[in-house]
Amino acid sequence: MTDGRSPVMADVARIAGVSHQTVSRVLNHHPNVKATTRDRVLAAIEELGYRRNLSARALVTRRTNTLGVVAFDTTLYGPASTLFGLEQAARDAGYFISIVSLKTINRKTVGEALDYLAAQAVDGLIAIAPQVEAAAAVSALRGTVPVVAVEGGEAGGMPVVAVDQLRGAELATRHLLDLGHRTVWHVAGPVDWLEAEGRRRGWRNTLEAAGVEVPPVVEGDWSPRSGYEAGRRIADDARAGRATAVFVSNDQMALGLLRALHEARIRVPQDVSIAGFDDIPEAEFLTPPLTTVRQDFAEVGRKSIALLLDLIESGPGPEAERIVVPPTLVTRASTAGPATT
Amino acid sequence: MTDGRSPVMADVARIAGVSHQTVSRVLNHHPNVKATTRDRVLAAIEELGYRRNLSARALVTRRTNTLGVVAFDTTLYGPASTLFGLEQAARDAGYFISIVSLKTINRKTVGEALDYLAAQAVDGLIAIAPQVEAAAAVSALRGTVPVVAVEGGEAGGMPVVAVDQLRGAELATRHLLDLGHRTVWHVAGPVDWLEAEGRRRGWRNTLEAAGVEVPPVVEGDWSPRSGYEAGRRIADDARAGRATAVFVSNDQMALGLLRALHEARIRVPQDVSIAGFDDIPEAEFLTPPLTTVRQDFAEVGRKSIALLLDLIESGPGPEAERIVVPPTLVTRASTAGPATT
DNA sequence: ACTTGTTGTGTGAACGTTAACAAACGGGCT
DNA sequence: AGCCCGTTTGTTAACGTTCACACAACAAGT
Repeated sequence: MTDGRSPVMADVARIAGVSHQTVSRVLNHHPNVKATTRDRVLAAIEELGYRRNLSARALVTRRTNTLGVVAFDTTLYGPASTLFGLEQAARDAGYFISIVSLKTINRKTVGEALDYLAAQAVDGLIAIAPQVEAAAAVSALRGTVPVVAVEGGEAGGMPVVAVDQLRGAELATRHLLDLGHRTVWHVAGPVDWLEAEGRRRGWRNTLEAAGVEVPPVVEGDWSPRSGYEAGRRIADDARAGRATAVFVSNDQMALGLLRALHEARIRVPQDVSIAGFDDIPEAEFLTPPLTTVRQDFAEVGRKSIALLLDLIESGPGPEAERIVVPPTLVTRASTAGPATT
Repeated sequence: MTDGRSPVMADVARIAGVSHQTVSRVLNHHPNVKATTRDRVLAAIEELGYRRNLSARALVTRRTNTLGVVAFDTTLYGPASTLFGLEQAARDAGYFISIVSLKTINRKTVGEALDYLAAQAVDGLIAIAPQVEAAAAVSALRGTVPVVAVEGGEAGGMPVVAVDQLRGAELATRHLLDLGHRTVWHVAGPVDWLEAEGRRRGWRNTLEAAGVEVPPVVEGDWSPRSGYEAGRRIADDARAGRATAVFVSNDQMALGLLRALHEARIRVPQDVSIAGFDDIPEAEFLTPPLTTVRQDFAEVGRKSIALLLDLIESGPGPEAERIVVPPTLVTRASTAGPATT
């Protein structure tokens, strides 16, 4: 600071009266350093305000202490929360994180993202790869560097940490059936999203297990607008009493659907019950408050980092691990028993 | 790949029949390289799949090509969008980004975050520092490394890129007055947030300029819940006809407020008009669709990165720059003229 | 007294790049 | 021819760590 350059190990060594190697040992918590020496070194470090140069370190250790994250549309509540959880967990573990968030997912953009992270020589990679396509693209990279997929389905036998989408969908659907509804309709997410697919399967399985009719699926794209459009499509069936309960694949679409039903003068939950997925902060304050499935994104973040670090330390296990985080059902006013006609 | 290590410059040089320095020159687009030589080098790079080692490069250039970002609660729509914009802009400019997102902001956590980024020797720093406290903490670091604040108020004379909060608040308040409301109430964000303060000032200024009465401010914490509570507090005044228009400092609180008014059987916009701030994707599909102020977060991201890179390249200008991005009013069904009694 | 092992420390040599300088080459001038 | 100057290339030395090894000091066993 005072003199031109920032201090280096040799400066610390000189002040502490030891060799640079001893300083290195102190910094790396090597056991064989005498306590008094260690103290002198630490004092010198303190005095100079010394910080070790990570580039030099990375050069020789071939480890950058950086993890790469490929994410998609991080303004959505789910991905944003996952990212937040990942960042916290990585920092706690002493790793840096480098993020690429993509606007659109296809082989080209994912390929570029991986290139970008490869250029940084990340020690490991987390792919928030909720789309079939993306998961495949990431899977192709495996071998070069350890990869963990978040919400990644079973694509390509990668290690995966994911919320149990099937279970979540089952919770919501079961809940609606238990309230007495003859069947449950479904507004799904985009076909190429793994989470959408999981929720759709969980919903269908539950209906089939209960031996009830499976209504046609209405498909959306996660946006409130698409939920709104789905609502207009479902309105007629609701008025005719064919649709009395709807499980919507995320809360944003559920919000749009609520709007459409309101416009159609269909009451929730008296005429139609609605359940969503995600438990966004707004869910509790919609009209009516939304029954939904809550995901523990922070836990997903922690588990992902833990798994990735394990992969980095000890190499890949014999079997690609699949860690599942259980979701919980949050019951609110948007679901009730069907009207007794 | 095939042999143990990944290729280095010397390998490329050998294949191309030149010295490693020439390879370096090609990589750095040095002008004085013969075209044929350049082609041979590029071919060798291609053949080996060579990537340059950024740690080694950073070691000698003292530049990491990494920008640090300190953010706060990146699951909120605003910060998440800003982050997204920053990331895109940085990548386009050939920089990496390292993020720290904090759960709570105070001198300690911000200090730790800055330490963390300093350890990485970032070339520059972007602080999404929407709180007075945070802005101060970041400001203290200036001098070591170029810093740009996003939404940072005028704190400490730092260069700032921000949406014009005053103007946004003025647009919303003006709009409500123009509709014929006698005055406009306000649900504000937390006092220590600069954006909240800006919107509050813009609101107050507009009322005072119009020479109308300034109602008491109701304070929230950005959450839907606090908006809901604010709504319950305002309900009485609304019923009594004292409050016919409310400007809410963000859309999430507006959502909660809508819920509270609905419960109190107060109609929007017939009895009370509501305007929000942010234009979250949900705003259009609330009941009723929300009039709000839209911020161009992508633009803020681009401008911030541009300013920071400028600072890095050419050093600080004589004056701390302040770049302002204009917001726009989006008119929807939640605002209308007052009931004609 | 002599080995043997353990603990603490120092000495060089990497790691892979860029910076600084030097040198070879050629063309255009006196 | 001899000289100068710009272009192109090569050589050597950093950059600041960690790693591999050597070595000293000392304790404990034969």
